[in-house]
Amino acid sequence: MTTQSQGLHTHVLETLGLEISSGQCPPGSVLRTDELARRFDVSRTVIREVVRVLESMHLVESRRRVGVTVRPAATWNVYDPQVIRWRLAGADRPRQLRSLTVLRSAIEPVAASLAARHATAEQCAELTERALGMVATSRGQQLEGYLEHDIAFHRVVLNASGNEMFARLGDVVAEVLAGRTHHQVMFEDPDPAAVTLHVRLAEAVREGDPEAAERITKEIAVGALHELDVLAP
Amino acid sequence: MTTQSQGLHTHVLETLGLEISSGQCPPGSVLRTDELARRFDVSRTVIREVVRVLESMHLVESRRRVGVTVRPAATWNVYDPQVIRWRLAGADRPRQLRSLTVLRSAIEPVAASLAARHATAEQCAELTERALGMVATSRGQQLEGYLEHDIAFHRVVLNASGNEMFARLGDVVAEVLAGRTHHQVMFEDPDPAAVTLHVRLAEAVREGDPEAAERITKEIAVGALHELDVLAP
DNA sequence: CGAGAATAATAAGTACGACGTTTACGTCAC
DNA sequence: GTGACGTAAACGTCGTACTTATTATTCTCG
Repeated sequence: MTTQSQGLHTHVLETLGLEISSGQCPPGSVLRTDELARRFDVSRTVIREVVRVLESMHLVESRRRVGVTVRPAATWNVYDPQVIRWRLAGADRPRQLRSLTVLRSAIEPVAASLAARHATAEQCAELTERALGMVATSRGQQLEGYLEHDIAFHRVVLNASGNEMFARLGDVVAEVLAGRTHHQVMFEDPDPAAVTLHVRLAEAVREGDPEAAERITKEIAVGALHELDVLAP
Repeated sequence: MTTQSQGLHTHVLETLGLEISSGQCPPGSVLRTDELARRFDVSRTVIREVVRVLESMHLVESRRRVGVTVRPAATWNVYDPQVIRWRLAGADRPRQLRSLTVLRSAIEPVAASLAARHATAEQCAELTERALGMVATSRGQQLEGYLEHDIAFHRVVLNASGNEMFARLGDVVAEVLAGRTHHQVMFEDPDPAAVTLHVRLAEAVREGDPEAAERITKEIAVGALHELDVLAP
């Protein structure tokens, strides 16, 4: 159902990554390469490549004579979009969603402020377009369309900041927004206040007002955090 | 000299990663696995494992019948500490250092504010200890000692924030600080004002004053940014 | 002469078996 | 009890053979 015909490697990686980051294999537990090879019915070659990738994400550690041991969660590369996706699909999605939203609340106001200074005319245009798209899809259960515009909107802001580290957080934000829409039961339409704030943010960026952009983005973040508090304990 | 007896895999990965992220292999250029195997005089197995890791960092893309192509820098996982290290060792270290410092200036004030709320007594104690350590090593060319305390200080703040995403930025901050000390010519002792601010930040956290902690951390960040402007064009 | 289909060539993907190397762990002597 | 020592278990590396997807070429037919 997930990723099948795309290669054995991908399939094994996805399965193992999910199992580990969901806590199914607790830290300290050991996996043996040829056990895994038997379990997935693939050669040890494939398993070794997967283990090397998991090792590069600091999810596991491979030592001679002992095996592949799962590392404690505190060492994981939680900025790796793949790890984020695995964790959002796992058990403690709420906690994860909260961490990521707090991260957003720190980054995006600064990014918006920078965007108000550096955004190109093209970026301003897309921003406005996306904000209007959000308005258009904010009523009548068009959640998927709304999500698409929302993701694109925040991606443009991050890109327009001109800071590469911010720009690369676009994927993270996309995962968060998608996770919120898909996993959290969203029976209702988006908060109208949030929609308005996005429109105003597009304006602030277009008019080159960093302070306003920062302030409005903070409000958006507060709204997102509040939404989490309401919907999740 | 670098990483040698730690395994062929590590050596090849380090070399290739550095070459790619330093722009030596421009985006779009293709590498062939058995060419690489000949070049490094290792088996194709080792090369394949390395390629899989580089692929997971989005540095390269491997396609059948075409080879391993280097991806554009915009897709790289720039939050991977290994990638950060490679890029800081490469040509555009100044640009990279600036991006990372801006990132810090967004994250750390919020983290400090949270730390002032959540820090344990133990964390407060270590914070104070590290601040005193910075004072003690701030004069007389004890740059290495100062660096150690500085890294530990910021790591404690990030950990004490209670947010896992912030906590995991400790490695990034460590790389930035180490890069600043080692690569940038630091003939002089650290800025006394910065040292004082660290002491005051430790106090603010201990006294549970989020606003002060946030404000002081912002000042530290401004100082770091200013330092970059002075030392690098 | 051109468009599309059959075919060949290429490089990665996978498998398997062998051997090397490190290292935890048990054994034995003292 | 403590130390040296040997052993076996696991990963690390290698070479080779085979499979598969994809591109490039060639061939055929209109």
